[in-house]
Amino acid sequence: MEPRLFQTLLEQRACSDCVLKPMCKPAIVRPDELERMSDHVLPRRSLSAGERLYEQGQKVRSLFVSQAGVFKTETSAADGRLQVLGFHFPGELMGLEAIAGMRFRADAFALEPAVICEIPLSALETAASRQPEFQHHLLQAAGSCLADQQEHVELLAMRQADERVALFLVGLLQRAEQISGKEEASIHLAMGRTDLASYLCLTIETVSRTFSSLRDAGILGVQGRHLTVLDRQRLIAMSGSEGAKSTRRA
Amino acid sequence: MEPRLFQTLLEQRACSDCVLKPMCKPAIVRPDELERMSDHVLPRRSLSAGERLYEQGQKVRSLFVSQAGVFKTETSAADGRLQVLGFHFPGELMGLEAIAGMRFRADAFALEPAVICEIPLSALETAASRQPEFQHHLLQAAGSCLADQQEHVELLAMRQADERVALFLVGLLQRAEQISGKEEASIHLAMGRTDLASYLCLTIETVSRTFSSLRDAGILGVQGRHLTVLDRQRLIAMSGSEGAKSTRRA
DNA sequence: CAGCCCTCTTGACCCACATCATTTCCGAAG
DNA sequence: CTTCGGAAATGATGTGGGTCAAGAGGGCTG
Repeated sequence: MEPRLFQTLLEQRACSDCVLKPMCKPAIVRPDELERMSDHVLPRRSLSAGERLYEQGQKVRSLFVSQAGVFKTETSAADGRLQVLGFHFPGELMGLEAIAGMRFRADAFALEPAVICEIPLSALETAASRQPEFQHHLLQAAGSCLADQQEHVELLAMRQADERVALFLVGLLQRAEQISGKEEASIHLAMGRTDLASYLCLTIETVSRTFSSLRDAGILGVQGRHLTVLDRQRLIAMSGSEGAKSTRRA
Repeated sequence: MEPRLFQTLLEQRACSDCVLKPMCKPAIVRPDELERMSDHVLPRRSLSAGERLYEQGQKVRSLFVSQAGVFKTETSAADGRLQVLGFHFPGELMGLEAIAGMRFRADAFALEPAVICEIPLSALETAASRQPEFQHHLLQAAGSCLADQQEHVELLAMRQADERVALFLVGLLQRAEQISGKEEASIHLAMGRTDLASYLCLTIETVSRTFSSLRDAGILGVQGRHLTVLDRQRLIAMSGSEGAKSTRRA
């Protein structure tokens, strides 16, 4: 991330100024409610790459929305095995899965220099009861988290390693295009091979080999974390997904 | 399920009568709000085993809570592969993952004769804005769905087949004990081996062999869908879970 | 620039589980 | 009771990807 943009984000104060407002789901509220809410939102915090946002087992007081920078959430099992549960892009709500037990179920780490918006639970519930529209969007946000998780399960259920990798890349591509609005050909991976492998339930060797075979097949350009999509159609075909969200039963 | 209890459930009219009220999360509201709500809840519907509750792609108008009977949700991929995403026990909210796109992302089937409570989205949102406490519980329910999904991902991430099976069984056992309040030794599987295998991302042969090896090890009694836990400790140990929700980092 | 460390890649081998093929079990229907 | 059909169990065989073991880059620091 360029330092200029980074600095810009740090200087923001109110939700109404937020560059991400259009896609920051909790922020879709009436302008006046927005201003009132920004009083409750704690000052934005910036994190450096690798820094921890919250810890597994810690009591939940706030939810978080990334303003800049990708995060990962990761559980550590009893035997010490780590498992990456998800990646969280700017504008996405983090921590909702914790509110049932009031404790975070995973650690959250910034994968790159990041800016985070902290929303106290109390502020969230107050705003939701004052403002039905906000409540609606909050519920939508919850639903969309749930849908993401389901997609992850579907991804894991796809048997072949290359299908999983392809599906993941197509997902990244679509997210990037949704933001930029135009067709993208390059992907920057915010996460290393280790996190990627854990997320896909593969080993780093398998991920690496899959990238290599995609490169050899002329589908993907691979330079470390920078990928170039050379044959979009074949990548989508490999992923086994219906390409876009088009063909669905009515 | 015994016919007597089944009939009892069918005869209920209002949410305030509901035997499952204590654990039916959307129903935890003030008594007066409860009565008002039961006017909006559509008449309970009974389904026979195998009947479909809703269909993938169908527009969402209501969410559902099972009053009796276990359900499964299942997606069919483009190539026809089926994938069981979850099992839903009485008292659990179904359909929340659909509200982001306003279309169901999976089919839902009753696995046994069932009674379902249908809650129109409009009623849900009205009740939530009138009643902050209800809104809170709705959010809790969403969080708990999310937590369940995360647990499923963690289960799939466990490498060995026997760990997955053991973890699944421990989960069933704990759910059963949570309801009955006492320690249980027998498990009745509402689902067949095929659905179980799909849910665990294994083949039915592997599931079957795992059951057999658990039986041979003296850990489990297996008579079709009726299981008996003979060595609780070893089953928990195999599952790799921390046993109960005990040892967690503060 | 060298030296170091860390991430990524590539290769050789092997095992857990998928796959294919029967056989057994059990409940429903006659 | 016998017959039938679908579900489950068991056995034999194959393979995708895990595991172990070296390299190969590439970005730091001194």
